[in-house]
Amino acid sequence: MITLAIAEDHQALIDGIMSYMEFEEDIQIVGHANDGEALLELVHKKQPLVILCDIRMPRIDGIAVTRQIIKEYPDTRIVAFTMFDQQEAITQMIAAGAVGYILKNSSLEIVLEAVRTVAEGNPYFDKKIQFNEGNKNSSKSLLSTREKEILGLISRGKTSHEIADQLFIGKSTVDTHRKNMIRKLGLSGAGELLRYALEKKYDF
Amino acid sequence: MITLAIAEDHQALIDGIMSYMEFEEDIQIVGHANDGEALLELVHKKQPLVILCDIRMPRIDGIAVTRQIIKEYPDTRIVAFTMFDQQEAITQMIAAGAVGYILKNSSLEIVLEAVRTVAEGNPYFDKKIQFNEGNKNSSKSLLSTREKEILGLISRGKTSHEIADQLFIGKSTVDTHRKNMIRKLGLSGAGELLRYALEKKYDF
DNA sequence: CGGAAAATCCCCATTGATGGGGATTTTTTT
DNA sequence: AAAAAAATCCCCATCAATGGGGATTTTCCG
Repeated sequence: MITLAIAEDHQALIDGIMSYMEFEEDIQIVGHANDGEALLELVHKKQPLVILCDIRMPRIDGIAVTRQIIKEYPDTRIVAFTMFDQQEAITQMIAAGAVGYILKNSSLEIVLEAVRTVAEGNPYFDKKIQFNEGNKNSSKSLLSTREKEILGLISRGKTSHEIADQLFIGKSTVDTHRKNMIRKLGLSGAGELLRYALEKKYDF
Repeated sequence: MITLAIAEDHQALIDGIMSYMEFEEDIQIVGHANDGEALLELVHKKQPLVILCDIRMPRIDGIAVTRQIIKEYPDTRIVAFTMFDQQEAITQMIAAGAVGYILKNSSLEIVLEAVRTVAEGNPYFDKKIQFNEGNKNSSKSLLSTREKEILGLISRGKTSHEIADQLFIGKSTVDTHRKNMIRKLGLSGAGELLRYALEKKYDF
């Protein structure tokens, strides 16, 4: 029997996973938490074997909470679970002791597969992120310096016009950078780009 | 001499505060941190009297880190420092042990005043937030249930059109709610509203 | 030096969101 | 029951951003 805990700040997603796993005989969901602090408490009480853990959470984030959990219960299998393919975040989660990594847009079938794989003692990494560590250009960031600078300003809620003024460049240039980033990152729309900017604030 | 630490994930803001306080004879900045974990380390090393602490930070957020610091060093004066007037967050920071609260759009003069006030042992609360706890409608949220629901969907990156479809209402209704929220919260633009939604994910 | 990558700028049609109005219906509170 | 608040919808002009082109100039690396 695999004991599983889910830590994720979107309750809707927790509900979905729970109802999906309800009929899996080998998996028992021992609890869920909406933030890192609650997860710590839960782990103290139930000591689950596997934890599905969002990286970005209130109170204590996935990386910090993974470090703490692994320190206390080294045999816990923590699977990082996040929206974006964040190379930095992956590295840090692995360093903290995670043994699996999946993206939130994966099917629940993948999630289930990941849970079973790590429960057996094997690592599990989402196929979609292999290209980022498997091939040659592993260490270089997708975004250029200028793009990161602009993304930083976007994450502070600034519009293209304001960014242009601040950097003494044209609005059209900012728009071009925006478009290039959206294309490079495979996102769609200003909302996702802003989310990405805020969520990815792991690397600087 | 007031020993001060700054915890804030925007380095630019730290730099600004540091250069502003450089010439204040009674204040010594003993360090700064970009996330909650780094702040904990810093506090262990330097034991500052006053801490300016952002609520939303990577690793460990302001509320959780305040709890931990106050547990270890009960005499530390922690001033919460955030972008928005979040009633829930204020309450939780106070509960965690903070003795001051200021908004990031305050002048650095206010910041200085707050640091000196809490250093003397008095609480300091930004005047701009007084109305929220001083008058009659103290406990009720600014936003209605429907507005919060829509804000939740906005924070998941959805557009007005998508939200309208999902809630079986007209796009114009969603737009109206959006506008009302922006007006009520004193924000400007979709970017700030999305930031607010993500940052404010403290109350649910 | 020479080519690749980065950064700069422009046009255009379309979609999304803002801000200013206004209006009706339902629900809640007094 | 009357007043207040919440939720619904509409019009319109304007601004912001997307996605599709294209183009030039710097800057960096081999």
